Amino acid sequence: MAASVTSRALDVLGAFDAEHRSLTLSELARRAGLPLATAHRLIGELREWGALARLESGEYVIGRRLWDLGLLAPVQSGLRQAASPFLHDLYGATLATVHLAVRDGCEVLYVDRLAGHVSVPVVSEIGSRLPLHATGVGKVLLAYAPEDVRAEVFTRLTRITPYTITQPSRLAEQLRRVRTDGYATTGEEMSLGACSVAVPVGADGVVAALGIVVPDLRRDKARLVAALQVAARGIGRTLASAE
Amino acid sequence: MAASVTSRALDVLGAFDAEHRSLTLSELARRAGLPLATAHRLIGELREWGALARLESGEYVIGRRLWDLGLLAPVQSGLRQAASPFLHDLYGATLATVHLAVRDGCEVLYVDRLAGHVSVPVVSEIGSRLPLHATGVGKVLLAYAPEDVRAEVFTRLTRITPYTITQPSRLAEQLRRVRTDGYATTGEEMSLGACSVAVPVGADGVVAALGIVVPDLRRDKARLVAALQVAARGIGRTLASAE
DNA sequence: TACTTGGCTTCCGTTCAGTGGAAGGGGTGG
DNA sequence: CCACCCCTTCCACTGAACGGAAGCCAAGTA
Repeated sequence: MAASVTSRALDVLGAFDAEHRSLTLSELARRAGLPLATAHRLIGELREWGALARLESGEYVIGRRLWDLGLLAPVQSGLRQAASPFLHDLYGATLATVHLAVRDGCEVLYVDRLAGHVSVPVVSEIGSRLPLHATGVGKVLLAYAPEDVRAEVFTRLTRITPYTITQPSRLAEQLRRVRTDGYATTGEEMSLGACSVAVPVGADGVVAALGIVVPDLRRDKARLVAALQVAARGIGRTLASAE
Repeated sequence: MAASVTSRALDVLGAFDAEHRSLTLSELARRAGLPLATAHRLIGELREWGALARLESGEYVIGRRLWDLGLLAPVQSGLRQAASPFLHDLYGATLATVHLAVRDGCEVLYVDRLAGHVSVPVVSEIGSRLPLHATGVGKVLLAYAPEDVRAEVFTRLTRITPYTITQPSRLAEQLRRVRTDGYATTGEEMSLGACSVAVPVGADGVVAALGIVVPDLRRDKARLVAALQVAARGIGRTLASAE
């Protein structure tokens, strides 16, 4: 329980997440599990360095310096760089929200994202994590994931919308079809009004998934799948040649 | 001189920059100005939390968790969000590398960037800072910057390529033309083989600059400027309606 | 105007976590 | 085999971090 200064400072930073981008001193202290005075002092130091900033409202937010630092992280930077132009092509061809994601443990981690003008209700953002079983990219990644991951995911198929697949047998069947068909689809399983298609990406082995989100899939699924596969192949080729 | 633990830990993080994305223990210690043993222990804690990660090579890099955190920083997030679709449109129309930048003191800060397949030699990345006088977006931002910033910049017009403008009178003349014409251009002033066009962005007052980089400007400057202005107006309108 | 409430800031004596020199381990190359 | 460099671990000393308490300030209430 006795926490080191460093870990306490990090806990302060860890108090921020996608739902809590700005916090007051007392919220920060509470979320970090620190006495007010201690949090106050730590925040002061973090702020001085630029890790935190303070809004006019008095709330604290992540500072620009951490933004800078974060961009230096090699989080799939090779993949992102290789994929970038193809994501734009894909957006150009479909005008849909485009996602590039990898599997991080038992979750989908969105590493790049490209939103169009008219956006269907999409919950993902770059850096956000979502369950593997309820998203298009997630199903693709799950279909090619090691056995233990799949087993783990199957134990808790949490329901998100009325259409979320929570029955292990149904999901297993879908994953089988993903492997034979080469693409995965979802229909309002993550958020109502949003359907998705996704395909695997990789030179040898699946390293990522590429997906798009559209309001409706019935109309031109074939065209979308084709566009996705062209982009995925392009990314795969770029990745392979980069080595 | 006596540094707090927190500031030391932050100094370790601060040892990373665009030129040093991965560092060995001893490099880190040296750059952070810490004894090896101390750095070692701090790094251990940072690593445990996920702020740092270790490559197979033994070098340390910024960890995924800091990447997550950095994305939460409100660095022009309103602007980026509003601009995002228009950047894609612009890319679609021009197939050139697209930049969205703001002025940060006496430098250009690139807040978004979108690279195409064939990339001219472009040095900018998201998060990078470049001089105001040698880039297209920089000239736009400079043209609408307060007097004191302009004065400051004019005192050191460092030469980067043989074509960089280092003569204050010439730059002043160009900025005047930017204000009358509504766009700025550069020709290999930042890196050889790269020309750029940029226009101001903003509902009232210039809040950012939008630019593209192309290998050659002589051919269809007029078309590119038109495309830029359409996008810039779109962003401006989105920003205005968001308030 | 006086009182309460709630969040923020400062103070300071105690104490325990952080310190860093030194010694040990492991790989490379001469 | 030794020399060199880099990483890791140890541990006795000490000064930096701690946090309860008191003081502030602003907004709401009587």
